[in-house]
Amino acid sequence: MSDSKRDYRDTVFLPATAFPMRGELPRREPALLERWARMDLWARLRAASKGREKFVLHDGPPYANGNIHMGTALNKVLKDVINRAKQMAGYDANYVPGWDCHGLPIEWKIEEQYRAAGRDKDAVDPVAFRAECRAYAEHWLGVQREEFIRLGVAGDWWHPYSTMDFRSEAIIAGEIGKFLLNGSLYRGAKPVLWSPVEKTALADAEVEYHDHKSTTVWVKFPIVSAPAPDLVQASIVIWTTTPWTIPGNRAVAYGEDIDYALVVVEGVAEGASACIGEHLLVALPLWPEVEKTIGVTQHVVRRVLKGRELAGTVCVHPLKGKGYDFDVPALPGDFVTTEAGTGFVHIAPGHGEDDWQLGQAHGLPTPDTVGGDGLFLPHVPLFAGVHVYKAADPVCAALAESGALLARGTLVHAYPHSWRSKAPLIFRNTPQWFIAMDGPKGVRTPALAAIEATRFVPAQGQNRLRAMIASRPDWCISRQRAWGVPIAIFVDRRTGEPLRDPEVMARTVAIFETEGSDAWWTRPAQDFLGNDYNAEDYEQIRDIVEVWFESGSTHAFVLEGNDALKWPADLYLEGSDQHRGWFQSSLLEACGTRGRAPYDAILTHGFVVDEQGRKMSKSLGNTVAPQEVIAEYGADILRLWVMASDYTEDLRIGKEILKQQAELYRRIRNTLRWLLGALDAFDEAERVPVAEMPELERWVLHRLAELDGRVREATETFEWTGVFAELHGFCATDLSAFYFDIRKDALYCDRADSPRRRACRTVLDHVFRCLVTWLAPVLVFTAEEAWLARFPGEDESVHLQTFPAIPPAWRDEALAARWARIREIRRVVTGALERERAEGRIGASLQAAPLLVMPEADRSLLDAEGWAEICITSAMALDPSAHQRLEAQKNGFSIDAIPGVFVLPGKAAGLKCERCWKVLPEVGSHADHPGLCDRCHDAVTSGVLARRAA
RNA sequence: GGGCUGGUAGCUCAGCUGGUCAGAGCACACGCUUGAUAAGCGUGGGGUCGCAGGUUCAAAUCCUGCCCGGCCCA
Repeated sequence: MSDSKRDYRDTVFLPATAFPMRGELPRREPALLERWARMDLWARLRAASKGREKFVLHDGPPYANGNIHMGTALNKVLKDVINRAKQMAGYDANYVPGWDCHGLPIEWKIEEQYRAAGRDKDAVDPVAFRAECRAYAEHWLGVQREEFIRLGVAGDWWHPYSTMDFRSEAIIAGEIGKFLLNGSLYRGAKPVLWSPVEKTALADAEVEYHDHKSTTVWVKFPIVSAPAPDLVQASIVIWTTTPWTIPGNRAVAYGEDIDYALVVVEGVAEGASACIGEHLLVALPLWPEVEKTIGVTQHVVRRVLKGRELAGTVCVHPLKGKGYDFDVPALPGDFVTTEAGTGFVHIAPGHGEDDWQLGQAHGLPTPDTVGGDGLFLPHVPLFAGVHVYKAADPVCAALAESGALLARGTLVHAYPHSWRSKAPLIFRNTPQWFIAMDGPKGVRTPALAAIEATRFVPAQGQNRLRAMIASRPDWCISRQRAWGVPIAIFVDRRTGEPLRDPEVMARTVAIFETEGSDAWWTRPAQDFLGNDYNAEDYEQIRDIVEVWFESGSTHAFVLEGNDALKWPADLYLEGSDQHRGWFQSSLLEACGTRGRAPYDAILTHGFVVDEQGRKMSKSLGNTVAPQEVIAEYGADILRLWVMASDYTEDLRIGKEILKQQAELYRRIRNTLRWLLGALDAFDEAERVPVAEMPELERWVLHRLAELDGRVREATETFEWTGVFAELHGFCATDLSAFYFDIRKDALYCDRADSPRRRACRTVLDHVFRCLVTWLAPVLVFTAEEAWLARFPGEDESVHLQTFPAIPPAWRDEALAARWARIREIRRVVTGALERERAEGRIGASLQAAPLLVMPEADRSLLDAEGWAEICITSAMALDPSAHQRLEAQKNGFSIDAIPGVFVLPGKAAGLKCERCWKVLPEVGSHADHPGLCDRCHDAVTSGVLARRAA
């Protein structure tokens, strides 16, 4: 008999699918991209969602310069997932991507090309220069577009916005006009961070901090009048790291609560500049350090006084008698500390933010001492024509000659540098255009109110933005460059007042709209001024607007008045650095012109760091490029990485992490593959009503209902952290290791018309539809591949689906609790089987038929057949005799954490059914099929066998 | 230096209104299966919850300081 065994393999319903186990994503993804382009999926999506409630995520424009990096990829993937989820949740989620095209970095690139070619940039016509910048931006816009598309990001890629579109330029100029007309734009002079190399003011975002070696000086300011007589013969000692600002000095600052020592010098080291008998004023806690530095060997502290006792004190400039013959008042400054230096800060109102504000508060002049090229201006005594970077020696020499220099040294410290030229920056007093934060038209108050009305995800972002807006100075929007939108206004030469005429503004905007802002350079001024003004009476402003103002205006030229979108946006979504950048500039721009934020909610994500949590940098060599990840693993893996991370914090990436994502992906892919195989040739007629399903099936439906709630909640709140982990856990733990494993027997071996098998297939159909649509926003390629494997067709796409509507009745908490307990008990059984296996008594679990002893309360959970089914054993014995119970409690297998459950091993009685491999007593009882059990005999002889049984 | 923020198994994350809270998945090891097979199932090892103090009967969970990292600012 054994040699004539029949092979029943072809009578079993084995999974059948063309969906391959291996993704080969780098090869397959491009084919799907082609398919979507061919069927114009984007247009179909827009058509399909016409009339639905709109969801608008307004794209923060990346800078059109260079290939995308991981941070850009992360940002776009997150946006895409959120948009797609909203779309599939039933919204009309139109996404119009954009680019930031003006600005210094591009201008700098073109200048580099000029330098390389030996051409002088200043000799080139600005319009020709701008044309080259435009072409450069155009190129990178195209490159990045392809890279974003390759990432699987869905959007209106062929109708994007850019800040250099003529219409954008026109509206940006018009937005500046709004500030001009409402009176909040003013021309002022204040110190701004200035690059003597690029000869321009820089925005905060254009500044990098690097170590810089500075000359430090300790300088005496002799007191000439003071409230206390003993101070008059003393000198205030200041310390500064920027000796070149001494010519700009107009005050010294003290801290009101700081203790200052009035010191009499009684002994000095050789070569020290301090003189025996002289009186110095230094912060008490800093004196020991200062004493050493300036070479004082013996001293007496005459007395200690609080800073506020210095009120009214007046010094002279240390270079008095050499052209610096003015009083230098001592003023209180809350920025003065005793952390370093002398406890006194020298104040040059033209060379620092604190300095300038203190000067404003006390009516000090703000001298212009340094030109745009970094040279002292001709009127500056002693130093005219000297470059500030080379001023340390002459300044020190002059101070020493005056006897004011107590010591000099060097200090390496973080110092602002230009992000392009890497050259150190200076604070320089320059005329600039500002938007007022305070005053009648100030933007601070409405901006703070708008922050309160905005939802922040995560919530901490609100504090951060609020603190920044509350403390920021007026917004300097002017730049002395060429590649940008001009601040298209005129200033009356006689009065110095800017011309505020809505008609001139409107004319300018109209011209820009048709010709671009090049017109500001190509057309005569009279064309903008019209007939009411004479161009000769007006100065045409040649500054351009800083790029943050441009991107801060995107809401005006992208959202406003656009029927396909809406104003304000539902969401702005950027990295957390944009609290200082786009979130802020957009807020200020919109609050100044429209009185509210251009967004209802802000989502911030963290930064991409390496596997050790360090920032990525080329010098560290720890960068991971999205292009590399796509080439090696595919875009879906990259997208998976984003969604498996907690993106509200920094995201780590590296070799090992990517490998892990690939593993997670594999599990999901195989789950889909098995589903497809199990659903092969699924027929609607197979469906079974929920009420007729076994509890196991209803438990799966309950899980679907739970997950559906999770996905929909994340769709609304944008809080996706953990959702993917749950979906993966569902695939791995609930489906693969539990439900699938148990139901393989029924699926493979039951008659096609068995209620159990039909119920299973009904549920698998739901699982497939849910899982594939839930995964579709993240695994855009794989979900599509799986969908098409089941529903092929030219017009088919998972991305045209919505999340399945889950009947509320699927939720059954009581049943879920019961099944949680069942799985707990099952763990005891699998543990017992493992011990049997280890000792060689069984291999497959179907060889076992253990005895299960449970607490009374658990006996109604399942019957013996049910327990055997879910434990995948051939049989299970319940209802033990008293003797057996005792034996189980004594020698049976148990788990401490699951008290009262004992499993006594036992081998299944009978022979192994050749078809279903269960070991059953009846095997051998059917003469026509002696190798089969009753169930398989029925299946084989019923005529409703697997389609494969020919 | 300041503001915001984080540091739980090799990795990704739960737990953090203080008391079965030391967990999950992945990786790893071992075993099983060979009808999801370059797959699947089971079992197991692994963490002084950044460090040090403090509050409390009790702290990963609250407070303070320190160390390390990130963003922004100086």
